[in-house]
Amino acid sequence: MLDLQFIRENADTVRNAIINKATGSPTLVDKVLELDELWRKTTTELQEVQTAANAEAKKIGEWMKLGLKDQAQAAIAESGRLKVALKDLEDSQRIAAESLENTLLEIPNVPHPSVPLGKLPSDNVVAFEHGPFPAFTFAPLPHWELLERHDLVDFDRGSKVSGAGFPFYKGAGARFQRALINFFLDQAVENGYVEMGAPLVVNEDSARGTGQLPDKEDLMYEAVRDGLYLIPTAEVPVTNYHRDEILLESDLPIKYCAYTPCFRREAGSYGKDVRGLNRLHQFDKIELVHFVRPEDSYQALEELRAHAEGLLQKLGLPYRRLLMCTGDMGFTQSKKYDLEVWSAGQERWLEVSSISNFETFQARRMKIRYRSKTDAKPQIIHTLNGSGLALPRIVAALLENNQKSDGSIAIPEALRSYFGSDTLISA
RNA sequence: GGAGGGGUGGGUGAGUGGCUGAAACCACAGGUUUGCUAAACCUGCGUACCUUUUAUAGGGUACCGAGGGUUCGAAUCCCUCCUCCUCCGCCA
Repeated sequence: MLDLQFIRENADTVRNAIINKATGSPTLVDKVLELDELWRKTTTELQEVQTAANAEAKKIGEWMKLGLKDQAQAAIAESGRLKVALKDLEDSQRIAAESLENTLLEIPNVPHPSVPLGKLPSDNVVAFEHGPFPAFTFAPLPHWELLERHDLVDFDRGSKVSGAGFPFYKGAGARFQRALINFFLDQAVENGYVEMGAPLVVNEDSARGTGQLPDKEDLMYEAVRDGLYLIPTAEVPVTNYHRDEILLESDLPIKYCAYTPCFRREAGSYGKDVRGLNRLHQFDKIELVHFVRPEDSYQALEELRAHAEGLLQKLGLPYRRLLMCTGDMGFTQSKKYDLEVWSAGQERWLEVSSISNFETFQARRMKIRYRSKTDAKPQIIHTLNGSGLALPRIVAALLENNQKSDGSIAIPEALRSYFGSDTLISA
């Protein structure tokens, strides 16, 4: 959510943001300005009547005490009239406030000036590529064939038990996941993150806080009876951890890491994109979250990116970094990088991390502020997050890139102590 | 799931219908004093919003877990919900 005053003073900037992000109509800005004016007018009127009513009530109290019954009775009658007016004004004000709020929620974050303009994925800028790319003397297999050969993941029984996109990891496959989780968490802690174990379901306020609601409810599984949502990422519970809080400047930056399963409905996908581990309804991810002072957030974005890239480098995975264009970056972000690993068996890039600065967009919804020495009032903080990393596609890339002609799969140096072996073989 | 008791400002904690946006203490910030540290004393210190011929300023409104109600007037009374604690039940 953007600051109302910012929209008042920078209406064109916001209109451009809507156009560039291709998320709605720029007339939303005019709607906000109109509703804002209405709301302020109504608020002022309401407060004037409240002032009168308060004064009246106070007089009544004093007269009663002095025994001036007649005067008190007259004032009570006057109070009754004010009360009726008050009721109407309260209703108008509430309606105006709700419309304003709902319209504000439809306005996307403003992209940072360094974000390239564009509408399509092809407009994203490949900012960096990191090898080495694996060389093969044979045709490398896609990971789903390797998984089947070594009996590491059971998709069919997952489908039977839960549905497509809910695989069982089995034997060495399950252990491999666990090794990755521990490796990622340990790296994050080494980089100064505090490890969190987070709830896997959140309430509606939390889903709204990070921007899943409104509009993206179709992405989340919902426990309707209890009004809870299964988390699509640990970002949701971990960022909401500080919702409605005023933090101390001396506590910043705050950095958390959390491993959680993630649940995504992702309706409407099919074909090669969802083959094997490429896209699942449930997957494991380690998420990194920062709470920082506004002046530090772009430095924090680069730090976060470096932490995620460091993991890929330690795993020896070839990857590239994309700077997402305005049209492909999402509603809530002001700047976003994607990291994609090269998948030799499929000969394609797979997104394994998304690293974003939200500036105040999430924090304003969540009312996360901090008290600084220089400002009299609490300031809205900046939030950022990034995957470090999402597991399934990492598993896919590791299997495909490290497969040998004899069908075995080499485990990267960095993972060996976690996995307990240098080769991944049949369970 | 059953019974009972709580939720007040950064913290502890007073406050059972008007004198309470809220005592007191702690913490924090500024100042005075003392040779440093410490202590003592003084002052300040919630948030959001509206508004004022734009202000490190004034005026106003709302907020004492959330929402509704009673009343001229609610932190205070009533209802619903959330949450915490104690006991019982169930349970990994």
